Amino acid sequence: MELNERKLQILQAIVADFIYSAEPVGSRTISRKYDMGLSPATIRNEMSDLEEMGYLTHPHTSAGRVPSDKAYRLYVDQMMRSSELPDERKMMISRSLNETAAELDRTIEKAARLLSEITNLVSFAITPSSSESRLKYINLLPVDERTVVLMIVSDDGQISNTAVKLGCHYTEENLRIMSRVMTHNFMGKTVSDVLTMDIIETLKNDLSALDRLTGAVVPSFMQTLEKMLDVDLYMDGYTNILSMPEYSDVEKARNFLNLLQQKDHITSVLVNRDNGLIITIGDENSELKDCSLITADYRVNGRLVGKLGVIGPTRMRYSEISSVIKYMTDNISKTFEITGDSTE
Amino acid sequence: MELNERKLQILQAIVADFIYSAEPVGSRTISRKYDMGLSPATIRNEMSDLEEMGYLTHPHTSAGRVPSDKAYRLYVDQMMRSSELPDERKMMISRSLNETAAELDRTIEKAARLLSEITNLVSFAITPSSSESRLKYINLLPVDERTVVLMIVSDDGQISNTAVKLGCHYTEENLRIMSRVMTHNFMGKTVSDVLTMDIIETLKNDLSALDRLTGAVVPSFMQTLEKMLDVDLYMDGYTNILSMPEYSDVEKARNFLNLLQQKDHITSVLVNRDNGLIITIGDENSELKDCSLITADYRVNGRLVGKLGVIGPTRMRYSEISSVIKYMTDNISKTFEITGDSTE
DNA sequence: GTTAGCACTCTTTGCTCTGGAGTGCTAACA
DNA sequence: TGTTAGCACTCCAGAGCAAAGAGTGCTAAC
Repeated sequence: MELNERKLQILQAIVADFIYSAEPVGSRTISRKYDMGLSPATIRNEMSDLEEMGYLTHPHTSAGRVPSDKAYRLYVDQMMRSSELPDERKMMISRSLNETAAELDRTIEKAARLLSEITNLVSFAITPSSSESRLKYINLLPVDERTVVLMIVSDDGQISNTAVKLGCHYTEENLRIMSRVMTHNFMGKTVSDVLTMDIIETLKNDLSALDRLTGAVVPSFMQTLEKMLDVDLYMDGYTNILSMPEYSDVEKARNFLNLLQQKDHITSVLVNRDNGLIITIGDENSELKDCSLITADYRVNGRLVGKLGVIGPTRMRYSEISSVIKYMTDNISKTFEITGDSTE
Repeated sequence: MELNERKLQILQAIVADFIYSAEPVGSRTISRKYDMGLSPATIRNEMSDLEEMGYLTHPHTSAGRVPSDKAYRLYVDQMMRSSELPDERKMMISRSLNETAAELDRTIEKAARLLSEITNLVSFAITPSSSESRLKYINLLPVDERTVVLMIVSDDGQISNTAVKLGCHYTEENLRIMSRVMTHNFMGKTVSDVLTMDIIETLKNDLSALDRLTGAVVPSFMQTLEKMLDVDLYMDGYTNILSMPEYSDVEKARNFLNLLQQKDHITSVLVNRDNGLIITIGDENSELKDCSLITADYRVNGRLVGKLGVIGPTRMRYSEISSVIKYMTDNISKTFEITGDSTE
């Protein structure tokens, strides 16, 4: 059977209607609301065909039709026209995001919040992993008798620090030497490179006199580097799902929320998605079968890539939401593209 | 009317039963389950008295009785016997908390998670404000041409850093001078003290040659100090509320969740609570009238005070939950009481 | 190829009825 | 005088049922 122009039109109308109403769409509704000069009976025939082709389903005999995942896929790929955001919304977004533009983490957090407020969906954002960041300084600073602070500054302006509790005493001179040696050895190398090196071995020659200090600091050093490999996950808008007809059943809502709580899982899903504006629908998500995800990436220093997106029922305003996400990620990329450029 | 021994016994039975069942308790239930040699009729009479005295309420004529806030208060103050945690639970808690004992933030986060898992309630924890911490070092470190890192180390081992984007260039020598001058001027002073000083004025003499750098750094310095005054709030176990009969209505659940999302509000409620193990019930909470809160404080460096607690319906296992919270806060206090003591 | 008409299906809503749980009162009992 | 058995009464929850409404699928006519 062929998917002719008229079938497409009808399918589009059904999808559009269902996205807003969340109710199965009947032939009469389409005939009335979307004036295409066809009687309900004709539309019924077409709907029947569309169902046979797998684009529509039927909750029960006397209910209207509901779009299938396949229908949404078609809608997203061929029928959806990208919607331009109204200027006031653009301005609102830019303003909100630029308020905190100095720090990536806070901007990302803000973006997630804003996104869930605008879309009424659950939003999430991940920060880029710093695996490709290059180390710039390593600094050990005294705190008290037995505690020092290990500070790592990387070339993209990220700073990580950890308190290190030593089992021994130290002198400030020793800290200075060790800072210098470590900086000298690791400067310019990426985080992942350093982690594959035999760090103790590398430092051995220069620091033979400082065995105990080295032994105490290196594990913390490695831990901190490992932490830099991790990505942070922000999520927002959990409560929105309680307003969706799809989750009016508390049991379902709880299951979904519990799934979303598994941050490690969500993170890995996000990290493994392709870059660009990506829309995955229903079954296309290995888990989360009843959901759609829209994500887009943003760039930091033209290199590191984080992601921003939403998750919600397959019944989703794909076009509008894509535009919002795209606008936000572009905005963030612009702000953080080149370090030090966006002086206030 | 007098609240005699028998009335107390009956009330205790009703409270205990309702805490577990969440169903209004009838006279027959009490007579059967809590063998006190009284017929349902007698118990009915006593219940009627208790209702008149304000300890019980009556959803409708033919329903059982439900304890009032006043009853819970009495229960907590006089009838509840403090429950000792089983050893395995104690061990589990200690082990979990000590895994990450190096850093306060992560321990607190872990504690909140653990608490919500154990109690099936919404848990929260706030970190202490650093207002009384004394500054130890102030350090400016170069990142790139126009960016430096401002790092503040305080005597309790906390480290705060901020990236500062300068409008001008700098030399490393200038950074060193400025670090030294700032450290010299502010070392040993508390965060709140420094914030009340006229910082520019204080630095003017020593840094007259570095006007532009000072102008760029001081605002960031103040911002960072202000951030140190803030307390962090962790919450966990949101989804638990969807399992409570009190919130089986999605509408109610949503309202409650929305309330909990207002982190500023929750934070201020927590900060303003007294120290020690505090239980507030229903009406005693200005907002959150249908809820009870249990909180306890923990100490860091014998001085700074953070809090850990739960929020849930007034129907709550007060005794057991208090014990868990108490045990956790004691554990945290012990770990962080004296800096540098808990060497691994 | 399109459409009007109609029988049929299924859900939703409102209504009534019934059983069960529980109270409150009264009168009898110890 | 306190306790208890008995009973009428209340209210809710659930079952069953009818009617209304929305929608389909089929057929026959246009």
